[in-house]
Amino acid sequence: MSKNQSTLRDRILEASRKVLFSKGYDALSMRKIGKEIGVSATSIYLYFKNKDHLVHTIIEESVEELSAAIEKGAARVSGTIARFEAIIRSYVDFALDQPEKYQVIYMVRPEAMGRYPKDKFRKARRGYTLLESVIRQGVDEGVMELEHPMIAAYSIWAQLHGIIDVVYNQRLDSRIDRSQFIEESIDHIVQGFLIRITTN
Amino acid sequence: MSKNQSTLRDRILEASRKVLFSKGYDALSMRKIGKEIGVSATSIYLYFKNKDHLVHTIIEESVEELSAAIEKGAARVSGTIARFEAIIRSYVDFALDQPEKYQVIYMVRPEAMGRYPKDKFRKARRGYTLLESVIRQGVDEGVMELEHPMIAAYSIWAQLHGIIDVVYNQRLDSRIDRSQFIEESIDHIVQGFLIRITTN
DNA sequence: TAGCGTAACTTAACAGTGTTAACCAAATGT
DNA sequence: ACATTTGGTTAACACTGTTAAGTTACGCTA
Repeated sequence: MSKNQSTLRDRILEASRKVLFSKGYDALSMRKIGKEIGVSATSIYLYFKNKDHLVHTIIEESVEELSAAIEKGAARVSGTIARFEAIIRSYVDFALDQPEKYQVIYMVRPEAMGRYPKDKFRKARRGYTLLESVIRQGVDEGVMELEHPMIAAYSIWAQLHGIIDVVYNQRLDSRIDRSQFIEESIDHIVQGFLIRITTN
Repeated sequence: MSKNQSTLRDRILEASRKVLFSKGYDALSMRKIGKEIGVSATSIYLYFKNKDHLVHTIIEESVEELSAAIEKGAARVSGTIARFEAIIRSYVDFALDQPEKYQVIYMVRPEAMGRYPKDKFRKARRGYTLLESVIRQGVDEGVMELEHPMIAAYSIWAQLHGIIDVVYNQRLDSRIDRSQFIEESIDHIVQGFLIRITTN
């Protein structure tokens, strides 16, 4: 009856992703996962320390994919500003194109997040540091004026996250067109970081 | 044995706030609330349809307080830009000064949020509309250039929320000073919405 | 004053949750 | 042929939200 040759650990992850992506965190139960793949709930504990660990593993996957998408997007263009914009675009596109994967990253509440091993954050930081270096370059070239590129990078991140979060958590006014909201928001964020010289 | 003259409904809310503010959403259990105030868990259902309803009630309280704080902050100054900044400041100050109250607003996950009655959102909108009207004024006066003040208002909101969220959910790099991050982020957001004319 | 109605609360139970301890069978190593 | 490890199992504990049914006490009316 075993589904195939793939290891049980993989089958657990696959089933968990499926539930997590479609029904959300609250619907993820050890017993349900077990039933889904034809195994007892407690078997999961042979491969994952607990539910937290299981979820963190999937978060990590998504963070990895997001980082990769950003790196790929940044590499496709040249020039500081173009790169700056490409990173932001890649972040947003990932969030929009693969809502499930994006959302698991921010799915877990702070309580459970406190238990998230800190070294795992390093991987997530790949995107930040890339953005940071581009900003640093922009400052050198004189197209941006910033004292702390690292803070700026995190700030952009946070602002983008806020935009996406509001959209996905259905806190947006019904009169507002979703994609228009996103486009204009990106515009504001980007413009806030570029030196605008109005010649008149 | 009754604690005092206050109605049971109020005592339930009081106990719920206490748990919600200190231990978070996951720690809020009907049985625990009951025990806390010396009453059976099922009595809560006499005053609240279910746990969602109970939590929504507390969210509403906090939203109301946030709105009030913003209105108060905006009324204290005059001049469009000063008002614009005051609103933003009030939002952030509320979030920082009363973390618990702020956090319950964004505590509930989208699933439970979908069940949140839409007309309750109206109250939350008071802050938005105030900000929107200030922006509209700024456009008229020529200190801002924006096509859609309503979208701009929601965008600012979302960006601020992102900043606060990142701080509270401990997703910030440990090398970054918290209040410096917040100050610089506010600065970026505000500047992104003001027309900057560099005269040189 | 007796009886009815209802308001305010309780207990018992259902169906689910994460997690641990103890157990078992089959494969592997010597 | 025997011991050990691997990969699973079942049973149980202590929780969770929620519902149905039962109980007690008070206020109104006849």
